[in-house]
Amino acid sequence: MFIMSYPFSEIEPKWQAWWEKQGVYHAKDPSETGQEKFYGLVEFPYPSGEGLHVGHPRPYTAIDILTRKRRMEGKNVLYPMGWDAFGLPTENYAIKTKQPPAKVTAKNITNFKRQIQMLGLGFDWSREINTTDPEYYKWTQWMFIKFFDAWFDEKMQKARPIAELVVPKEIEDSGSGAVQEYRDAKRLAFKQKTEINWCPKDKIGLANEEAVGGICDRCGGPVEKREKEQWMLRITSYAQRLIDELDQVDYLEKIKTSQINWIGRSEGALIEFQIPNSKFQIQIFTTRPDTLFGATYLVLSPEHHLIKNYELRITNYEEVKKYQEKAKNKSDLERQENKEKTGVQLKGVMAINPATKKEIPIWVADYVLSGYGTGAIMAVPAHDDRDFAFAKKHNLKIINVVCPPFDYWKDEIYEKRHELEKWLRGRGQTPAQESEWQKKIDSGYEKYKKSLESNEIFYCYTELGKTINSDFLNGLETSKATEKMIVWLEKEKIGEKKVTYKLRDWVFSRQRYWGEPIPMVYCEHCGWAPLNDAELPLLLPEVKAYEPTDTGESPLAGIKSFVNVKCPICKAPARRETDTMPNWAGSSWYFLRYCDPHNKEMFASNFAMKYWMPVDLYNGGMEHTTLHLLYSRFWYKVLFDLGFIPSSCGHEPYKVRRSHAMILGEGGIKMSKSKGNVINPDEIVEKFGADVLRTYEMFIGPYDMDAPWSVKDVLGVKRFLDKVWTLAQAQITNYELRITNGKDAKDVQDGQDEVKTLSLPGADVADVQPYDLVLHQTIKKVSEDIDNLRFNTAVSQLMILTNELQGKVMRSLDFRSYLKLIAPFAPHLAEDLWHQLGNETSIHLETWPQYNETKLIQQNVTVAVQINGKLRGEVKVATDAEEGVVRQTATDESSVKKYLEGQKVKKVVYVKNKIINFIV
RNA sequence: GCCCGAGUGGCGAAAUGGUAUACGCACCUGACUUAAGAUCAGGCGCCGCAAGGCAUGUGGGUUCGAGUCCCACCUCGGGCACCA
Repeated sequence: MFIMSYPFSEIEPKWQAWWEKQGVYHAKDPSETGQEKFYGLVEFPYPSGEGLHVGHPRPYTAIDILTRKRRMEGKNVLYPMGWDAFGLPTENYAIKTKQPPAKVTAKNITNFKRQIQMLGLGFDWSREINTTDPEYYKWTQWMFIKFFDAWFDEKMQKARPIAELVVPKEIEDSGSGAVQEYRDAKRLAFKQKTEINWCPKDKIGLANEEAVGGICDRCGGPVEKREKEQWMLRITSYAQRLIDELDQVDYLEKIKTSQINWIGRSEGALIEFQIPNSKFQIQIFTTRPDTLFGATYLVLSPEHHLIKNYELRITNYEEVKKYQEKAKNKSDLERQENKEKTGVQLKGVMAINPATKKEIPIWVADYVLSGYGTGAIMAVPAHDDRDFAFAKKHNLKIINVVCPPFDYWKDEIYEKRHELEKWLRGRGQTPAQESEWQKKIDSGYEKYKKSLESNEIFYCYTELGKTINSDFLNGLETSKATEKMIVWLEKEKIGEKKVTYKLRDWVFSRQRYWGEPIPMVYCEHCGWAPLNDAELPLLLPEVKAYEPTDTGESPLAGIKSFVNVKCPICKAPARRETDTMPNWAGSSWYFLRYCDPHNKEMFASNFAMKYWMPVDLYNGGMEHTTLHLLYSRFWYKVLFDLGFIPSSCGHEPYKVRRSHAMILGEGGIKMSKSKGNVINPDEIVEKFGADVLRTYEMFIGPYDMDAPWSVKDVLGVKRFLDKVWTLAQAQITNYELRITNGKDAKDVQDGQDEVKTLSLPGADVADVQPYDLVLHQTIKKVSEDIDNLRFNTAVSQLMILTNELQGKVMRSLDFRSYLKLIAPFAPHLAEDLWHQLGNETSIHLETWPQYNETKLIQQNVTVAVQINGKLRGEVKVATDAEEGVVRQTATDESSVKKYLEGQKVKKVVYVKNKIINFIV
């Protein structure tokens, strides 16, 4: 058969325009429909000057396919798109080309929109949003104020309005200044002088999440530390809920894991070390309180506040101070590259180990981080690699001991002896004989008991033959020992249970122009005051120069008319905040705005949110797992707690989260401008059409795995769609023949089985072969595969069906089903063929085909015949044939016979319709 | 170091514990064509003339039967990393 090339360049623009005119993809207003909803969401792009990358269409098409199917299944689908348009690249480009960022953004959006629209995606453009639109960022600012006006109630584990914060009497008595201070210290948005990650190249403060590894997320350059007053959002208050409430959602397991790891909860204890002749004590945090007996020194971070208190007692204070200076100037990057354990002892001050009651030295070292725990640790060199390295280097005492004051270890060690043996063997050490284990443990235990009496430190594991350090002990289940130790600590009033998190508060101000202005004013009398609602949006003023300043101030600081305002509370002259928000702000709630994008009264109505939220499926990149995804969950929870989101929407914004993978360059290397291997979607669409690009990107490989681009494979997909088109033309011709032959058109459309199958022009009726099995298999497989985001195998199944249909004539109902199956993948092609059939409404609003279970049953099946598990032949038997029948047929099969001759069959394993295995 | 992934033809990749290599690409042979391309028919894991044997990173194990489950290990990719 001659395969024709289908006219994609004609039909694609045609149907795109028609869809838009018909509003085919517009979500229906909840008040106008009783349909169930489906809210599918892809991360809205940052409209860069580079234009669309071939990576973009992969998730867009994938979720497009899924939402198209949902629509055809009768759901009211919301699949929106918008622009996350504040951001640094645009600002930098604007600086370079001396154009206003707003203008650059508008231009970029136009280009992005054109590119996205040419892909034939079923986005509801009537709900398009743009984070830089004042009508949008008005609400971002409004929400910030709500954060400012809220605090986190630890007991209720939720945010509440600041007005409901009960101020303790003694504070109230100390005057309004104290009350204000008390409140400010509790707000969810608060100003704090912090050491921030400062990128000297971009001249901007970065959130921890943006400065991972001491490298600027934007420019890849090194990050410095700077002191700066910054707006912060108290995301740490939500640490526990951000972990716990993951139970309520279906995210890819790796997404959950990395969020949990990022939040970094660890359970342990706070332990107090007394300092002789001092009113202070040093508090440390440890996850291994059971190793307290082995703590032979303390280490403080260089920033630790207590150091100053001992200025007079520390005999080498100058040296300590110098060390502190040096540590401060070290960037995170330097710290990481050089993990040498430097440090200085605080001479003249000692601490008491509360378990052993022995005096131990105190050191300062930068391997202890000020931001985690209490910024001080007890060092147990026998148990911790870092402490061990430090002790070795500085000649500190290493006590090889694990010795909680409980009988616990005896049984524990015996239980773990096999693991211990393996561990020892792995290190080339000979473990004890089985018979010796009990003896050794017993004698160790005796020694341990004696040591308690004599108050000597007990070398517990040494008894087991060899030295064992942290490697093994960390592998032991220590939670029980830890638990018991904490009970003991609390009883002895030495310490208490404590949970800490790695998660830091969110640094929320940027010293940049192209972001949402922070709607706050500083007044001498009132402190930080938010704007009144009526003053929102606070517009970003036009500026002459967008360049950031070296002083670390935003360009806005130079505009007097912007800065000098009246206090919103007391009307006294005041100064406006000149920092702007990070571009994570607008994306933290955009999914809410899509529900009701034109609302002037509220960011979205309760009615709309009740219907649409939560998002049923949210797809986005893995790189946003600990940034956008975490931020927006937090943001949503705050709005929820404060009652701005209906409680029926639930605690989590996204029911399901899935991730796509990257498209790599030809040969498997990452696409990049410098390597010159970037594929431009414009070119592909021009050459092959959007349907080919879409289908190819779905066929390229498993959706969640990186896949290399291949020009040759694109051609293969093009051939496939040409084949579909050619096949369809023949079917349509045949369909018309049927009608002109006097068949009732309605009969034909209903696809009644009695409608006689006609031959293709020129073909013999006898050529017509049944295709029901493959068709229904395909309906089943494609349906399931789309639901499970297994698009590659769905496409391959469509290819199998198309191959099967070559030269065959379909009943018209079946042909319609065939087109519907293809419609989500190649929407233009399917729509055109659909209309060629005489339909006047869109195929994308038709109902999704159902498979018929009975059509999946075959009359005969092939059963594999094995002798001793080796394949020796196959036989055709009736479906569900009895074992005896199959056995006889198999035994008679010539290829099998020779293996069974003269053999006694000991056993037969028969799996219906699959396999029969003779054991001889 | 820790946490994820992934190792199957020449390549992208398929396989509820049941005939490994579906589908696509590349390649080979033939047809049509002056020719090329497109298209069509057929072939295509490796060794072997064949019978047959060997193949899913390596080594063990469970099972009538393992790419799939268990144990140990190797390689590659990604993420995190002095978090006490």
